Amino acid sequence: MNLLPNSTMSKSYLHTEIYEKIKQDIISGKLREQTRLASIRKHAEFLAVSTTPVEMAYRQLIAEGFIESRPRRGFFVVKMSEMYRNLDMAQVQYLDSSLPTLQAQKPEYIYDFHMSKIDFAYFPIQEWKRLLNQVFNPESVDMLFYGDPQGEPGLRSEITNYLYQFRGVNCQADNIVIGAEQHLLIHILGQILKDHSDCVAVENPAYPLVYNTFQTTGYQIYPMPMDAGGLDPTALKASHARIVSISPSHQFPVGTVMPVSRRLELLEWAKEVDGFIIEDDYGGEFRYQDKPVPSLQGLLPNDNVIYLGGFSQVLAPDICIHYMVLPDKLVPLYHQYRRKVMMEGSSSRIHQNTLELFMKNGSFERHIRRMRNVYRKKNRELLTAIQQHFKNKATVIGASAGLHVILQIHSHWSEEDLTAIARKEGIRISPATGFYLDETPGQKQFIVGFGGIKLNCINEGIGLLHHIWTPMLQ
Amino acid sequence: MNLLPNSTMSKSYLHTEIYEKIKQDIISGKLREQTRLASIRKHAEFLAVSTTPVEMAYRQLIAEGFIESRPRRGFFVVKMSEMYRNLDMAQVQYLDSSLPTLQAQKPEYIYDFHMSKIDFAYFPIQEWKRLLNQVFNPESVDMLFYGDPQGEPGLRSEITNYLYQFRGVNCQADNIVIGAEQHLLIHILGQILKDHSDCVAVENPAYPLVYNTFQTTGYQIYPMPMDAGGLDPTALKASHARIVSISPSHQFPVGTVMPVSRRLELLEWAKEVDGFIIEDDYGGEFRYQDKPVPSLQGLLPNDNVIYLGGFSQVLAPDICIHYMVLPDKLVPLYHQYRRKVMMEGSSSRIHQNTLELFMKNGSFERHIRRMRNVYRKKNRELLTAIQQHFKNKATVIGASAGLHVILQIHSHWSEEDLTAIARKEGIRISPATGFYLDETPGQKQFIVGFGGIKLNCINEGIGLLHHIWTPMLQ
DNA sequence: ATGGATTTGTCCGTATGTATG
DNA sequence: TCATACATACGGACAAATCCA
Repeated sequence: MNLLPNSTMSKSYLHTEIYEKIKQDIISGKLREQTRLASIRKHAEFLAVSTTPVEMAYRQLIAEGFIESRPRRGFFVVKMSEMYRNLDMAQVQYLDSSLPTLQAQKPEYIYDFHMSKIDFAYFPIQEWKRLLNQVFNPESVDMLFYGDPQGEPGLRSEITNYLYQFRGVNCQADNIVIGAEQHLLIHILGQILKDHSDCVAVENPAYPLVYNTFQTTGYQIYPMPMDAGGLDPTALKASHARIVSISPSHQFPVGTVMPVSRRLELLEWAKEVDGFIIEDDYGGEFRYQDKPVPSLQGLLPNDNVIYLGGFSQVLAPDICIHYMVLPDKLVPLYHQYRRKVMMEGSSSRIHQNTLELFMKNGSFERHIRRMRNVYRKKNRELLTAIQQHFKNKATVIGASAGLHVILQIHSHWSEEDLTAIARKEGIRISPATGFYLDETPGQKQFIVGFGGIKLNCINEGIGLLHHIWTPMLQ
Repeated sequence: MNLLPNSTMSKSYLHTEIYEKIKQDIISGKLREQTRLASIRKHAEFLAVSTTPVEMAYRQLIAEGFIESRPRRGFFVVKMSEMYRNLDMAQVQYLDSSLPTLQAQKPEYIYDFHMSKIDFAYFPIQEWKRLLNQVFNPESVDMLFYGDPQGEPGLRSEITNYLYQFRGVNCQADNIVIGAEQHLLIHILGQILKDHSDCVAVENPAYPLVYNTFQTTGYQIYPMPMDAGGLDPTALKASHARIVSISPSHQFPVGTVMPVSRRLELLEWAKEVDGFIIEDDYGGEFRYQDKPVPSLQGLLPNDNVIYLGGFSQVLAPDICIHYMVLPDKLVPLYHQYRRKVMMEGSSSRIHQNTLELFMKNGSFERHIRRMRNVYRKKNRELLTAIQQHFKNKATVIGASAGLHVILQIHSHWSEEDLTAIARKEGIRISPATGFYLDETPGQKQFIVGFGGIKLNCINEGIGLLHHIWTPMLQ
């Protein structure tokens, strides 16, 4: 990189270049943790530019959690352990769907701990619009026509890179299928796996999308018991199922992170029975404590994993872009089915191409890092608040990743009643037992999301919740 | 050269003059390399003109490699050594930007009679972008979140009005379900009709989307014979099916328009057997000869018709908005299924809301009327051309509506061969017999679309087609 | 130890290229 | 063509933190 003033740099911005350089130095280890960066003035003088771009670069690095500012003392590279501290975003998109429209029903919660809410305050809307305008102009009207039903090749290629770098997934662009809705993708999956098996083993509890879609497609569903490591392989082997659906990076709703040993065991199983593991990795980007666990898909050279991902949590639901990564042997089956039912693309090419640019120019990566920090703070605030108010009258489960935790209490009151009482005071939380396929746990469990609520409302909300629940706690 | 504002320069453009002046100064050495030019505003003020011509002049100089832009810092004269290299670069860049996006350019076909192509020359892209910007701004970030899974209420309401006014469909906004893909909607339909019947009667030939989707969902498919009025009700009654799928306004691919008497007969049948008619009305907007026939759905007060429509043909495929109109008694079943599989909205709210405004302010109606005229001209041109060239050696079927006709000829050659021969000469048409479910008709049939091809290419293309086919015609 | 000088993060006003309408 | 909005870049002001005689 050349930052001398008389160098030719007609394309990129100064602050972006400075940011990139420092980021690389941190990642590569050239800048060790706790190292103090050159001061803004010094750095600016060295580069012979003004202080502003340097300052902007530093701020971006702070937002993404690479460095921290100690006022009047300097900027310091943060500890690696902190850098990866992020809850992985839970894949929960559970909308309160018992109501006809989410829109119309606005009971206006004051403290909204809804689990699928995310924080749009930091969405780079200007950048997005800029790219959108770049993509969509009078010269590109042809983009209004049908595109590749599998998804725009350029975007699939970007997703490939991203998955490799961030989730350790190994695939080619041809393995990726893009769709506007998770249900649609699972439905396709159900169709192309029909000849392989007629039953699916699932985690219990679990998010109903996958198992209900398979069930309505004609599959039998086998609920599997779970332990601290996630789904129990022994039970799986005994079931004689050949397809299993899991969410190893942050199990819904419990938040279990499946250890690597168990992942390997499952991969071994899949190979033995020639089965398939459906790895639902929605939100695997967000972890708060340690480094993200590599995905099953990329753990071993393997042809038995179907990886599911999407941009709802990590960017915005409205762009309607989800994807699945099919092993090579399933790709022809997909095309066969796609042709048979005359499938068109379901995700708008305008959004797809905008997202491609967004990923290509680094904005996406920056956004993820920034959001990871934002959510980490909220996560910490929530845990502190629960500890402070509930003390030993509550247990928290699954707090190391995702955008929600499980709050577990003892009470004779039903989860529904407790939820209703909270709602009356303007607090939104959700009961968790609805996600169990059969028997429910002894304690009362609630899903407390922290993605959408403002940081400074968290403590207040939890305090109020504890206050109104006090008579009902044991 | 005089650049004073009062000077008379009737011929040349301002920006050209400014450009020439600076270019001369650079070439003559008056402006040394690395010199910073006056900023756009300063220069404009000095010349007492607006900033735009100065900006254009600077851009031209950049394109030709005389100067470079350092963002937010100024424009600088490039080094002479680089100037010649840049000249080449500029050339390349110019070529690049003159290409109308990478995607579309497939110069394979000179005369593209593809059936699903539509004419984007008249798409009101500026108006659309205006509305898009109105809809999508920093204040509306919340629109990036999940919306109503059934579709935005505002848009559903607009569609209701439109359907009533243009297609004679009677419904409420609550009856409309919006989805990103036809296959998805039919799939949902298949799921919620499961308890009603396990077989579907379909037209033969037909577009495979509906029947193959039903078939993979587990339904049996009954192909029904057709006559000049469309699907034969006698055969339908004999089949004991209770669900039938038809496209009465412009049957695919034959183009039959079902007369009102037959429609009434079918409605009668549906009532008797408590069955359902799936009315696929794609392309019903475009009729060229007489008034549009009212849809079955609105013909009689009836609770047995499911209406299918979308905006792919009439506006643009890429907005990914299709819809179905469910009778009241099916609406609860839809919600039940939607909740069970945790369905989210699949069409982008940004597009939905933009479309809503587009319909609300009358642009949509104007666009339809305009396109109807455009396609009518092309339709007439195509018929004239076929008559002129093929004379009595070809028959045309289904020419009164839609965006394609069936060209029917006698030949010993296969449809595939004839299609291939046409392709070699740069003509794209499609064989029609692939759409028959069993036996094929005696004559060779081809689908000739006229939506995408330029008006003045039609006669030429048909002439060429006739010319190359002459030896094979009987 | 101390007070002044220096360094530093932070904030702000202005200028500029770019995009939009 | 003009006017406007916006993010960036420049350079300076200020107070807190640090350093040094």
